[in-house]
Amino acid sequence: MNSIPQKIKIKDIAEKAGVSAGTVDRVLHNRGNVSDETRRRIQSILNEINYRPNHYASALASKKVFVFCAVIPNCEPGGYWELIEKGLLRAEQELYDFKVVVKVHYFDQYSPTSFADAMDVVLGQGSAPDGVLLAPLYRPKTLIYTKKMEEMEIPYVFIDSRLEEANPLAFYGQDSFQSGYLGAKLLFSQHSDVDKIAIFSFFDTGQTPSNQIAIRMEGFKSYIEKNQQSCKVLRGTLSADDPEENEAMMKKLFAENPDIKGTAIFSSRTYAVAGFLEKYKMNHVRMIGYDLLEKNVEYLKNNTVSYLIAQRPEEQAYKGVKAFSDHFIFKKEVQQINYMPIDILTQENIEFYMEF
Amino acid sequence: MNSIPQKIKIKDIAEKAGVSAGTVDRVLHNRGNVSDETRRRIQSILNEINYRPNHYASALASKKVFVFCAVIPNCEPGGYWELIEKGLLRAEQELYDFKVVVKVHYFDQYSPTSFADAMDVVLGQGSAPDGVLLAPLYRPKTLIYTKKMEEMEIPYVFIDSRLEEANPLAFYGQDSFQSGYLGAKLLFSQHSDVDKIAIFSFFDTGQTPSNQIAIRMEGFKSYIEKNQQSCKVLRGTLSADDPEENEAMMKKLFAENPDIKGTAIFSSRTYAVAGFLEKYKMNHVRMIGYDLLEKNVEYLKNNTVSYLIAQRPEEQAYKGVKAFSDHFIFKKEVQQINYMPIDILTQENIEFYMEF
DNA sequence: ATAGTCTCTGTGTGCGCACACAAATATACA
DNA sequence: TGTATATTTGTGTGCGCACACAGAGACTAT
Repeated sequence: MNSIPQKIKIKDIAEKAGVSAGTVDRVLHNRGNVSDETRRRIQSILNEINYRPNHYASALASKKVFVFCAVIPNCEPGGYWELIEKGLLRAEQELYDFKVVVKVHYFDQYSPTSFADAMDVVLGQGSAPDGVLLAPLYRPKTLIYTKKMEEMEIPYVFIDSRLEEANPLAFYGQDSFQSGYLGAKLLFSQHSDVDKIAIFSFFDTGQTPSNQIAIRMEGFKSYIEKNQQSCKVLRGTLSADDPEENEAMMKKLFAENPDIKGTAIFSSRTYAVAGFLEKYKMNHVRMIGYDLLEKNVEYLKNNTVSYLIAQRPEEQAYKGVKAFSDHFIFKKEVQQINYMPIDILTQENIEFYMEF
Repeated sequence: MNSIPQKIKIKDIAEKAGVSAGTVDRVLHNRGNVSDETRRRIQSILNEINYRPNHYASALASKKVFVFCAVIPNCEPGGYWELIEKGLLRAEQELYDFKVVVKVHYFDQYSPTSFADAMDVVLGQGSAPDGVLLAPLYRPKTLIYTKKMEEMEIPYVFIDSRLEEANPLAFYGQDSFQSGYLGAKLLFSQHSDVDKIAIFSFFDTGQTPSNQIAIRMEGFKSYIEKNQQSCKVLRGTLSADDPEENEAMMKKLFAENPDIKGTAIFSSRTYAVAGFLEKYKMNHVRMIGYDLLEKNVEYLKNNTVSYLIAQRPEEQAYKGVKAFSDHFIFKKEVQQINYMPIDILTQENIEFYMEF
């Protein structure tokens, strides 16, 4: 009764094999210095019995300090990347006793060069990190560094979005196409006779659709082509640092097209457009936005935004770090592609997502 | 560089206080046998510095085996409670090295007596468990046992639903009222001119609304009263073990009311109604259902069900067990009321919830 | 004064493992 | 055969902690 299944220890294996614990330790960690014969003998015993090392004891005895670097855009307060950072810190806290350190390096979201600079710092320091977690915003630049990390044999984890060409230890993020597709469905879910909508983005049309937001837009358009061919889609481009210009642009757009009945923006800065709609009391325009930010939730609650689509950024980051610890410390298989649920948030359920 | 912040150990505290490690250990665990003076001295040092014990080393050294009992309805394959069980097992696995054992006891979902029997077994054995996790399906019976556990000083955790009158260590579940409310909103989200709907349930109308499903129904009705007063709501009662009778009942109901445009069922056995709609090709009836079961997902995918509302049962159970380990092993504060997110599932996002 | 009893405190061992080091054995070469 | 050198194996210590036990004082009763 109440007895725990008898744990097999290294010493047990040693006894079975007629060697000392030290030798078993050597084969377990591939430390070499073991004759072929004894290694085979120990291996066969290991295959036979179900030895499950006590990783806590292991961590306790080990002197190894793990350093994982995260390379992410600057976290403006209340913004998306702050949630990512929160997840990183939570993972670090949890792994504190395993001697895990997470170092966060920042770059300018709108400057590929600064991303490269950050990566150079991370990889170029005296001692290279044991793993790198990054958000591959820029395909070409990122590929340069993933290649470099593969040469250096440093595993890396993608969060947010992923690059087909790379081979990360793991990826945690949303299926951007599908989240865009769903956004369109929700936009049209109330009245399918919406015949003119506007969508907004923060980047130039000319840019290669290498990142999440561009792919979301593709998904969105794909839904419309399939189910709402007759609907006309207008596009507006927002500036990252000039709110007044943005307001003027939207004002003009909506004035020239009073028959716009719906709108969507695929970035976490949904509040930029929602704020405009609220200010000018455009209740007749139904809106879909992205990401669970305080500033967006406000507009969901007052019904400016009908639905928010969220992607659990904190969990992405947390799981990203955990992927490293699973790999290095707990010796678990890590699943490579991990799509996060595409959460649908409304006035009615938002409250219960706030602390998750 | 790469140095971990210096960890404070018991020995450090002992040195600071001018005593031995054993004495510090005594005050840390309230084991007594320490003079008031030294205890105060050590306490003040503890308050001053931020001592964070290494719980892994602690568990390694400790001989204590924790036994947590779970009392849940029988798990039929592919059913709701199987997901709960899955979460229990996952938690047990994860806590294996902390000498945690989770024992699952089952009762008949439709028999309060069998619930009482199970609880008697759990609490009446030679050695009482360290904690009990239960689903309080029956208010009166449950209250008898929560009182008993409080007398025995055995902490308990609620999952699924909760009782206001009890004082559990923690609760993990959905806000049933709100999930019902949201169900109604989604049912009417496409066309607000739906004027007749049918809702189904597995229990008698006479029963006190003590459990989740009844409260969901209240939330559902509340939405209608607020936003769809003109809509007529018909009710059908299903039998738990007579599918043919159910089919006949539904057949009659829909034949007599061909103008029914929507339907909902608040139990995880959504498939019981969805199967009927599919069989008789009643595509004109929009349906809302509950819970992420394989059998329900099928009907979501083929569009018989428009939305499924889910509540992460596996996570409820997992977190329920973790509440005990946080309390006993990691000495963390446990938040008492924990509402799970009310997930909205559609054809477009269901895929990404399947493995979560 | 001595033995007995309490209260309080220090010491030692082991949890399961990693890792440095010592020891034993095998191999080379003169 | 002996010595030097690899190769292989065993041993010991400590990670941070829990807990049993031994030991030191203080105090009482005889």
